Amino acid sequence: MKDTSNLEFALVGLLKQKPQSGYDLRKTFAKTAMRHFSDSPGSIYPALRRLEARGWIAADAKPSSQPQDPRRRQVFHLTPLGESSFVAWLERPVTREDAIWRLAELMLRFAFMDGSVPRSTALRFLGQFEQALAAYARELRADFERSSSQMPLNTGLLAFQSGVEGFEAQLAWARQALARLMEDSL
Amino acid sequence: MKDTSNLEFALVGLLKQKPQSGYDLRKTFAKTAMRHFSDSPGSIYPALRRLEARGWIAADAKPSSQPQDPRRRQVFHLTPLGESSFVAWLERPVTREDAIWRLAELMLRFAFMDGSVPRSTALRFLGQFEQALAAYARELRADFERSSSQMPLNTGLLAFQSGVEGFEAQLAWARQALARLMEDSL
DNA sequence: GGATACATGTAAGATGTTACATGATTGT
DNA sequence: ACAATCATGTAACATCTTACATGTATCC
Repeated sequence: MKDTSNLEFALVGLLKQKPQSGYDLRKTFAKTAMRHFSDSPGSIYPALRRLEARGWIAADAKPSSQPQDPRRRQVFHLTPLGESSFVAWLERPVTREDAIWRLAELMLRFAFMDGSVPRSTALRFLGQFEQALAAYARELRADFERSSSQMPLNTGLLAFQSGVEGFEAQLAWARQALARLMEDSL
Repeated sequence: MKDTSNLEFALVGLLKQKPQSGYDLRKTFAKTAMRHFSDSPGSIYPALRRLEARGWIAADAKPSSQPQDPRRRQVFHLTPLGESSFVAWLERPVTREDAIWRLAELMLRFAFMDGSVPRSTALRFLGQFEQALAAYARELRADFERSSSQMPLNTGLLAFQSGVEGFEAQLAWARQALARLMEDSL
């Protein structure tokens, strides 16, 4: 079974929230907080066709009451297979490798959880994410401190520090998010 | 003139520090803080050949004293064109778009500055980077606070917050790095 | 009448991934 | 003798980018 790209999961997640056309999806990518996805037709339309071929999404049947939509707008919706695949993706355990190499995918998953899986899934996600990040950030920090003490200050070292602090910031976010979600669930 | 990928600049930067073979470069990617670059032969060797074709790097002439290196190890070094292209890349101004969309490339540039350009270039870089980040982080934060007040807490909002705080962490790093480098230059 | 937004697509090209392939050398 | 490491490469494949192409509808 071949992989699914972040773009494809983003499309599926948006279609789960509301059936819509490729053009609608492009506007979302162009104008909302999901700006980091490309809104180019050359990425969206082929991705939609791949998902359709895989049976995850399907074009709405056009109601015969409006027989000829001259703008040939195609509205897609999730199939049951698409729905279950999407939920399975949301529920995957968070691995150390995910936290290190696939941060963007993890945050996309988390963003789509409300409305598709119970809060307990989001809480579990944050718990596993926190664990993985804490362990990795500690290693990185130790590595950095060791390097720091062994050589004079230089831009390479500072760049390394930026990487370490990026993971630490993500960890701080995970802890705060966990606290806020737990308090919200009371 | 076509673009140069981060991987290609990383190879050039490493070759500037020391002439070495594709295998040496792969080991660096596999084992050091530059782990996020792929160490697969299918990316490194073609990239080296592209750089060679462009005239940025060249294979060392084999000294006839060791006529047949049975391991056909090929050591590459920078050409003058490669050197000047690399320095021009390091000296590019930092744009808002760079700070938003190409953080990884910016940090790669910064990491390679020591040894290739004067400290003043690194200081200028950090100043421009700080400006761009500060402006963007402020916009993002305002956007987030507005969204927060308009809807109940949910995972999408929290994911957005993580993005905002990532930029804020990068900004904090830039300010601290600037302070440390200036103090170091005294 | 002209510009802009709606709406979907194709074609060419580059990068990068995984898997496969080859063979020499070094260490045990 | 065998395994691991050294060293380089190719082939197939997938995704994504940019640019091009087409036509409708709406607004001024």
